Amino acid sequence: MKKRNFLRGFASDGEQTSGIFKLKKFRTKKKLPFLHKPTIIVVLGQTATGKSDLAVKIAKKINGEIISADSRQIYKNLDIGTGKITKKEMKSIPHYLLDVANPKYKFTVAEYQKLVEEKIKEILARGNTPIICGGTGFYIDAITKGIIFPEVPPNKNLRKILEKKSEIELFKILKKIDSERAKNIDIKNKVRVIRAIEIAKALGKVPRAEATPPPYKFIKIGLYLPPDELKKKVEKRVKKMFKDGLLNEIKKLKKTGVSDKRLKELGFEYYNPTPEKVISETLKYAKRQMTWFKRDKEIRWLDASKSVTTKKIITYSTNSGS
RNA sequence: GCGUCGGUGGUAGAGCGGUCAAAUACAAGGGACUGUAAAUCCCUCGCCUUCGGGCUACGAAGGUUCGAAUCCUUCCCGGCGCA
Repeated sequence: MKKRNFLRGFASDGEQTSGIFKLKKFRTKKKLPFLHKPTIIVVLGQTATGKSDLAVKIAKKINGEIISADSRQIYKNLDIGTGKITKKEMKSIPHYLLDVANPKYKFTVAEYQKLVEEKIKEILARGNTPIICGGTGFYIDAITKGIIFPEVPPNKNLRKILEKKSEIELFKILKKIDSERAKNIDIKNKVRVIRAIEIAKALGKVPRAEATPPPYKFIKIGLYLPPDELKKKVEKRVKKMFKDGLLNEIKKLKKTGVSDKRLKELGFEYYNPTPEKVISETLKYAKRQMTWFKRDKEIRWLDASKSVTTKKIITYSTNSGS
């Protein structure tokens, strides 16, 4: 019998159709009405907690295909510094949204969102389950919450001009063209103010579009590690990074024309990194990730220092919402 | 032993009579996030607080002063120089 999108049928009310995973204990007695929302599994969490491995494990069990949710693994040639999964580690599970962008140019959430939405449809059409896996909260929310981004692509020239202005100047400009947005924007955050101006210049005073959740049921699994464990893991990973040739990777990037400024934007691993610096920055980053994820009450958290079995996740999935 | 310079909050390090619970940096903690998101930005960081303040603090003990992290004395500890 051909496997279908196995998790199809996990309803938002927490009930399920029978036969899932062929595990008896998950069967329900009465037949439930067919539920139309296809299920997508999301594996998220802090860096170095083993998300990729877990995603592959799940994928193996349920005919899954993995979609990366990592804002830097999206780029080609950023392999070592981003801790990108290797071909071998993929264990022949299809992975998407890896190596699709040129590091010379900025890739944006909106592009990501578009690509992922296509991919999800494709995977579902094949009867498989999409598994979104990554640590970039914003990217994950763009998909799971259905954020609607205004149709205003980055305006390089405008940004260049605005970057030179002071915080106050920028704020004044924004206030003039979109006083509403100016009310609650973080004035000190120039990047945000510039983007707000960019939007307002193109569209005028347009209220922010409400996010519209996509027609899928998301099962969000969060992986976390106790601080000590995380630190150990990160130290190990960073050491390996340097051993594997991070510096060489940077050299190569430079050779292909990636500017210093761009390298800086690509993260602390790519700009004059030292092991100590990368370790401490990674830990800080991990904290920021948690700040983001904490807000999402739909996440089922698992301690990655304990063995995480897919069975457990299935349990979570079946219980979700109840 | 004599001389000399110094001992400041988790660390480094400024302050050298009042505006000092003490600059700044780092570490730590919390937070924001709608097209750069490992980016960008904010807040807290002696203790207590009814958020007005209150209390204890700049090696220790005394002293001078209306007032001391800041000046003096002694002591303890460290660096350096001379013996």
